[in-house]
This record gives sequence, C-alpha cells and structure tokens, in this order.
Amino acid sequence: MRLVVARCTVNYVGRLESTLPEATRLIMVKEDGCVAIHADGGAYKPLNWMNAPNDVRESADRWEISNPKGERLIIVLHEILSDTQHTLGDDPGLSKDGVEAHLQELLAADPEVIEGGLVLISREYPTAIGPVDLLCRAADGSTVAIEVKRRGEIDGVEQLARYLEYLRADSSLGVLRGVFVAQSIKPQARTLAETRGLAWKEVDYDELRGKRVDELRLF
Amino acid sequence: MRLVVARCTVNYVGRLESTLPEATRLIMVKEDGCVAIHADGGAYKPLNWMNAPNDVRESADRWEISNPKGERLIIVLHEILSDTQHTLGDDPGLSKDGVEAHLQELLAADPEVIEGGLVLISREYPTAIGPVDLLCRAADGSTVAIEVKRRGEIDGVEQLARYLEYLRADSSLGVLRGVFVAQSIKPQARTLAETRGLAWKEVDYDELRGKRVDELRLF
DNA sequence: GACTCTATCTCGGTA
DNA sequence: TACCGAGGTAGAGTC
Repeated sequence: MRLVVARCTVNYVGRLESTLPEATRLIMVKEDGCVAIHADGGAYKPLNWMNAPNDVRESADRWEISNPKGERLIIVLHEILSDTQHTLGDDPGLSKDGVEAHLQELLAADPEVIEGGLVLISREYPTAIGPVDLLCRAADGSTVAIEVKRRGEIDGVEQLARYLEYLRADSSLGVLRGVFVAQSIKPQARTLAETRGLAWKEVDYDELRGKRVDELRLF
Repeated sequence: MRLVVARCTVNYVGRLESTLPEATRLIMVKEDGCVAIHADGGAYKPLNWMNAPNDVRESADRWEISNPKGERLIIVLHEILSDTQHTLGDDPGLSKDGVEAHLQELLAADPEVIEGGLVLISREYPTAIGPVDLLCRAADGSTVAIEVKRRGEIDGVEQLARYLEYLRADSSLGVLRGVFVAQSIKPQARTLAETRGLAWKEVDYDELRGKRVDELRLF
C-alpha cells in the first residue's frame, strides 16, 4: 500500500463528472491497483476513487488512472508532503454475525415466533422472479409466504407482494397469505403492507438468538 | 489525519458483531475523530469503521472507540510499523454534474423530449406519499405524471404506479397517464411498466445537455 | 458477463 | 431526531 499526502486537484470523468479544487489530501494506492482520495473527515467514503483493475500512468506531477469501462481519474500534484510504501500482505477477512441470513435461519428453525402453529415447508422457495425466503403451512391449512428483512422498508413489501402474485398462479399451494417480517418495520411499510393485504411482524434478533441459545442449553 | 500501519486484531460490536483476525492493516484516524481500518485491496470500503462523533480511549497496545449510539470498536495492536500525523485542513468539497436532479431540470425545461406536445404544469408536485417529479399537460388534454430516474429499475416503476394511485383520487386532474423516464431502462422495468399501464422513455443525458447548450447559443 | 439483492450501506435532504 | 431517497452506490452471490 502506498500512501501519498499531497496538495492536489482531481478530476473524474466516467459515470458522472466531478472536480476537486486544490487542497491537501491523502491518496491511497492499494496492492490491487485501486486508488482512493480521502479528505480529513468522514470515515467511510473517499472523495474520489477508482476500483481495480486500473491502468495507472504516473509522471512527477500528474497521475492518470483509467479503467476498462472508460472511466478516468486525473490527479494533478502541486506539492507532495509525504510518500510512503507499506507491505501489508493478504487480509484473512472479516467474519460477521447478525445479518439477514442469520435472521432467516433463526426464523426457519422456529417459525412459531412469526405466528403460532406455523410449520416450515421450504426455505428460499423458487419462483420465476426469485426465491421466497420462507414458505410455511399455517394451523388453518393456508400457505404462508414470508419475506424476511433486517430493516422493514417499502421495497421489501413490494417484493413480497410480487412473490405472492406469482405464487397464486400455482393452485397447488391452496389459500395463500403473506407475512412481512423484520427487526423493525417503518410506518410507511406497515401501511403499504396492510393496503396490499399482507400481515407484518416485528421480531427481536437478540431475543431470538437468546432463545435459540437457551434451547440448545437444554440438551 | 493520523495514519497507523500495524499488525492488529479488531472487534466491532454495534449494528452487528464482527471480528478481524491478526494481520497488518492501515488504521486511519481523521480530524473529526472517525476511524477506518483498511486492508490492501478494494478502494472503497474499509474492513471496519466508526463514524464521528467518537470517544477514543488509547493505551499503548489497545484502542477503544465508542460512539453515542453504543457501538464499540476495539483495536488490539500487536506491532506498530508506522505512525504518522499529517495536517490536511478543510476540504473545499466535490462538485458534481450528471445526477438525477440535473436530468429532471433539463426535462422540465424541455418536456417535448419525452412526448411531443407536453407542457410542464409543475415540478415536485406534492402527493400524500411524496412528490411527483414532473406533472405535465399533454396535447390530448390528459395529465401526465412523470418519474425521472438516472437508471430505470423496477422500484422506480412501482413508485410511479403508487403516485398515480394517489393522483387518481384527485378528480380535478382529469385523465391521468404515467411515463417512466430514465437514461436507460432495464427489460424487467419496461415489462413491469407495461403491465401497470405505464409508458416509458429512454433519454440521452449528453444529447439533452448538448441540445440545451445549443439552444442557449442561439441567444 | 449480466442480473440480483444486501449493506454496520453512506450521505444529504426535510419535516 | 427520524424518515426518505439517491448513490460514480460497492460487493457478494447466482445464473
């Protein structure tokens, strides 16, 4: 990894056009050839960047970075304050817990949390427009399609509504209902779900995980 | 801005939980107190980060960063390879061209590009569920609601369909039609638009801008 | 390669 | 503050 601190102006032409006036910034060049320009605020997003693969042409005061998609980043260096190189090696990578997949897994193991009497038929049940997260049989004999999201927003409701449109074409599933499940569901999404004739249910991830752990402790 | 290159292990507990095993990485601490940890690949996304405002507690081999939301990042330093400080100053900021707002502006100035005979009634016409990008009067006397997107995807079509549902409740608007406008519209979005009874139109941003510039040159 | 969906999404606007 | 929408979304997975 190469770290250059320099007074520079930057120009990007690609998916849009942007200009950075002269100022002091950090230019980060990684082993894979990607380039990011950071200001001294905002942890996440670089001001400008170019993802690998890149062709970097470098002269004393001007870098031209271009990629196969035809995007171009031009950095004009007015003064270099620091230019260092570091060997980092491969990163073993990040391991995560708490994402949608895990929530879906917990609910698949215990669909009663969503509605009493639910029994899992299938996970990732295929339709022409994508897989339905969970398909269950309800106590009343109806089939229940469940869309699981970490955060319940309007798109998730639309997604579930589209799945149901397609599922209803398959008469073998009998009476169909839809339930939208998330850790928290925004008011707009609740309203839309109700207008679309869908039920919704908020579930607590920590509680669900705790419950699961407790159950495992019994054995 | 402080740049530390170090062998470290990192632990994040907050919106999810994550662990980074021991490896050499760049730790970037910005003037506003935000922290980002970068591996030597992928320009954009840090492995871990904490946005400002942060409380940073630092000892020789362990940093604890916490924020008011209760998120915590713990960095254990096994070996510091480099630790430098740089004064960057405020950044004058990025100026952009080519975003949706500008596209909407160009279309508002020249709605005939969408359909011959269209005359603008209103931009950002308010409804209970949000503003309609453009509302126009057509040559045939009907009212046309237009949703403008840079990229035409399925959500945009749903959005326009929802707006029309609400607009139809207002009988003063007369006969209503919807047109979905974008620089490029995906096949799925076209199909959905047609099923929902909506028209769609692809427009060329550069051409539109060029045309506008040409018109201005006439004066 | 194209298309899909997720994200500690980030970031900016607004009520 | 919360909600909502755009993003050069990026990045991962699937077909």
